[in-house]
Amino acid sequence: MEGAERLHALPSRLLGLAALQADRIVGEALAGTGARKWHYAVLATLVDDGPAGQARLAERSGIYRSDLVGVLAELGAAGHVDRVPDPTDRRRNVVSATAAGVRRLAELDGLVQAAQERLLAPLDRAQRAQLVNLLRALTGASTSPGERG
Amino acid sequence: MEGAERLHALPSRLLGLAALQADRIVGEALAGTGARKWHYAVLATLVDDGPAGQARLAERSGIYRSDLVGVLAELGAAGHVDRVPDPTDRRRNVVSATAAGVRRLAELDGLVQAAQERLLAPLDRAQRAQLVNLLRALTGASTSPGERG
DNA sequence: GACTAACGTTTGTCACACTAACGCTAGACT
DNA sequence: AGTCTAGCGTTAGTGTGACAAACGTTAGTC
Repeated sequence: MEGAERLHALPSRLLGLAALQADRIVGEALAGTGARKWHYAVLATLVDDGPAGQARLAERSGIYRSDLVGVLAELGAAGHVDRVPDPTDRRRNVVSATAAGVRRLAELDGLVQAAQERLLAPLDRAQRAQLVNLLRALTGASTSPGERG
Repeated sequence: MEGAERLHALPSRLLGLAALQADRIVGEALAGTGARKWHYAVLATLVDDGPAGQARLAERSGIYRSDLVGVLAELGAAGHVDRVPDPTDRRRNVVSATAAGVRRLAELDGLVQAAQERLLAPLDRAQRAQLVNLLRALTGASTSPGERG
């Protein structure tokens, strides 16, 4: 076989390929909506975990605070989130999903779930569960909530 | 649990996290050498598969032809590869690893292998084999040599 | 009042992914 | 021999994400 046998033996390389493929598939699924993966991730975090200050939201969703600013600007402009100063601590803005944001999330979630199906099409059900378990063990994602993505 | 349960359930997200972690670990392992992952990948491809034109090398290693130009410039400047025009087809340069390049690859390979150990530390031997098999099935990496990474 | 730290924002750099276009070269076809 | 299509390598970009440092404002502690 060519194409550098040793590269195909590297778990880091295989993970990179798989993640790139995943990004492509999810990116294509979202492309028609104007949303990108961090829009989805931030909105999902707000809807699942409730309103939070930006630092907390960044921590929970895994985005850098500096990158969150732009994502919130776009979600806010679209009416999907609200930001209001915390009356008890004026350093902080409290971010929450709007009703329109919750509906938007439902839409994006459908697309993202369909993308997971396409991504995982080569695997059967048992293999899919195995993959998820191994990735969780590898990243500690089930034991360290708020891990960055 | 917080940190968006639904994000932790997404295979694409888990793959992204795992790949990011892999990139970090490999990047750190290579950082002291001045090499980056594409330097390693291109050099490994040349040493494993032999000399090739740039288009072929790009295909085998998975890098875009336009990005290969810069990587070869750096590898060439360091004396790790040679590029000569193909006497039989003047459209093409033939790229090969130099003796210094082969030594360099051995050095980088040691670091990259050690990085795989650190990456996979949370998994036992059987789980590591399982992960590799699942990733190969997912990406078709064992059946489509030259897949991009 | 001084000090340390949190919050959000700004400003950046870097690496990677990816595409289009161009000039030169090669091969096929008429 | 001329025309056409395509390959090769390069240039010139854009976009996204990852990541860090610094700053002004605010808060709590001493």
